[in-house]
Amino acid sequence: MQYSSGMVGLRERKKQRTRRALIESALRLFDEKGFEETTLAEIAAGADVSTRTFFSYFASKEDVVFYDTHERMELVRSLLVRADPGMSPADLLIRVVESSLAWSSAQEELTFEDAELRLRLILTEPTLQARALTVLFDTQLTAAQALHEAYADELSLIEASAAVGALFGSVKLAVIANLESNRSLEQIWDTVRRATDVALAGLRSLG
Amino acid sequence: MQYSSGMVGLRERKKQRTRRALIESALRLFDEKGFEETTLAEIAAGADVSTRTFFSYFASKEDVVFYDTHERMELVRSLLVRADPGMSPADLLIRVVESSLAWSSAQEELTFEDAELRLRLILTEPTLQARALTVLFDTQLTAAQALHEAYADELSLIEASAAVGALFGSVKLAVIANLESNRSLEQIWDTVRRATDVALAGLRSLG
DNA sequence: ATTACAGTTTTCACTTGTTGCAGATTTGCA
DNA sequence: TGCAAATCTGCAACAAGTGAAAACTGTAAT
Repeated sequence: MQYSSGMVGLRERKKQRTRRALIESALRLFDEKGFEETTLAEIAAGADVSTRTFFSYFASKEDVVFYDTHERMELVRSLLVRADPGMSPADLLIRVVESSLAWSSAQEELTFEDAELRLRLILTEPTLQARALTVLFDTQLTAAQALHEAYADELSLIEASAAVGALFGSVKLAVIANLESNRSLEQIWDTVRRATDVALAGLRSLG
Repeated sequence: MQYSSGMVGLRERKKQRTRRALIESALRLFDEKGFEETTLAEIAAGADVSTRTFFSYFASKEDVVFYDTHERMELVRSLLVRADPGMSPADLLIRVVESSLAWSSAQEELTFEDAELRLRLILTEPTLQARALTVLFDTQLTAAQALHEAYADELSLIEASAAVGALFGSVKLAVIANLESNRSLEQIWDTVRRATDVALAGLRSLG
């Protein structure tokens, strides 16, 4: 019958292994030869499955790079939805950014979990960049909605969107600027924290 | 030889006519049957050219929807680059938004220039939405850079990005929210103006 | 163990976007 | 009119993605 949460049959383990193999194969190839230059046949071959099988794990070639998007977004949403009512909106958003960074650092499931490389890939390949912007956009909408609901008395939806927009806008730029000047992830996170402070100055003044 | 600006030979006129025909054919079909469901062969047929020729006018199927992107971006850049030094950053950004709206309303070149329909198409079709976000992102980068340069003494690049992010973030949301509730373009523009005010409150308080 | 069933993978065929190339066609101009 | 450059077309080829049927493999019940 159905397993409720800890499906640990051979079947399930095999599926996870294949998924991982596909991700690692894809990322390794993208890194070596670039996204456009890598073919689905090659990715599949590297994971020892048929080309067709790739599509029962990922809906498209880009999707494989964003394998953890869903969890990331859930994290953001959950932090915003059950916000401590005592905390100011600005402080809450800061906590969201920090939790998000902490979560990234904590992910080590994959051999290939080199966050910096993935980031560089996304910033480099137009197709991946477009996909990242879509993900970010959805996150932004979710966050603005949640923030507005958490502080319905103080923040209109438009105001919440402005705050979130400021935050994401400055963080995006901080990441890009830093990556271009070849800094380590740690240095980048520092800049992101400063960008956050600046971005939220406006929100604080609304109080 | 080279014509400097007013190329009005038969050749050039014919090219413009074909370009227009392609845009109209594409938008009409996208509207009728959806973006994915429309084939390049159909678009080309509707404009009386071969499928191959489509690609000497547009680099991809999506591109045809964003035929005026370049001019739009030039408008934004030019407004920011030669800013009146007496104007505050917030007022300058407001002017940018208003000029942009005015420009949109003034475009009537195409039979099919139904701005609302194009907007709805972009918001509806994932592929087009992704493309739009890319365009918007580039504009945001350009604007932040230009704003920072125009007010180098007062605004760091991060601060400029935050301001632009707030502006774009709230405007995006205003557009979406309004379009979903089926309002006219005029009503949407009103909301955008209010969103602009809210978004820039933070920037004003920085002064 | 055997077997029937459901979930997975593979194979195959097909559509569509996109590109390179070579051979027409058309246009601008002397 | 006639040549050179710009355009357009048809064709072949490749990669992403999809649908459907056949082959394979855990799972669980007898």
